Amino acid sequence: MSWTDERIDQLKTMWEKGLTASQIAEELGGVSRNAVIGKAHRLGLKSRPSPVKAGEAKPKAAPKKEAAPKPAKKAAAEVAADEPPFKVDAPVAAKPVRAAPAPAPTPAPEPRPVEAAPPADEDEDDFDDGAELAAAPEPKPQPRIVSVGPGGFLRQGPGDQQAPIPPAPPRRLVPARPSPEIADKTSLLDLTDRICRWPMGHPGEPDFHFCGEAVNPGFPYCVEHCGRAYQAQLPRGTRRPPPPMPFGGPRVR
DNA sequence: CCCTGATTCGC
DNA sequence: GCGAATCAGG
Repeated sequence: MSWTDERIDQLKTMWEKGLTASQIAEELGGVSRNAVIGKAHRLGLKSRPSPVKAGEAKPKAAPKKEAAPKPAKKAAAEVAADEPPFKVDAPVAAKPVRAAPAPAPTPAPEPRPVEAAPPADEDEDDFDDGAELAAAPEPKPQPRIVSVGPGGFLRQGPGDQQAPIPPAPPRRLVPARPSPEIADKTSLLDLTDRICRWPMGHPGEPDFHFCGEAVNPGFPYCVEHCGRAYQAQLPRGTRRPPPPMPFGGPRVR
């Protein structure tokens, strides 16, 4: 497998999303975990909070491995190693979950005399614990809908003051569909009992989708794919009649 | 042992 | 540029 632009993009996305290298490798297929890590580093994606290093107490990860177990390789002309190329980010704080950011206790904004003020603030989610404000003439029993980014919303109950985990990533966002090329194709969510669920492509690939044809009644696939899914049980000694396999039901008996 | 990411270095 | 081998560590 080669690193096509497409696969590189998937790698970037998953890596930044926090998936482990193993997961990414499995998803992409055809590459090993090491390949993923190596590529990620070559792309400059390095340094995610690895579950393995908690407090990060050692800047050096793999010092020098020069040992006997090496057969007879390596003429190691040691490099001068001028300096650590990067120490850009000091603060970690990248725990995906947890971490109540503890935004300043927003003093409940004055209830607008008239219409409900549209919370036009994008970059700050103010949630008020409805406990206070006895004098407030307007209670807020309804769960709030809190935006967590374009297209993402969370329902928040009054007592539920758990801040949405991702505070609206300001980053560049991609369309919900992995790619436009499957926008009109059958996705997992489109599957019903009446449409063929034969997979086209491979899971994880941007154009992965399902056949989507009408099923051969009684089967999960269309007529054509029933022919692929079911092989006739031929009597012993019978030569396999090559491909013609009209429709599914091997009604051999 | 399992797993993780980081690094090295032959190809 | 790629990734297996290896390392360090939870």
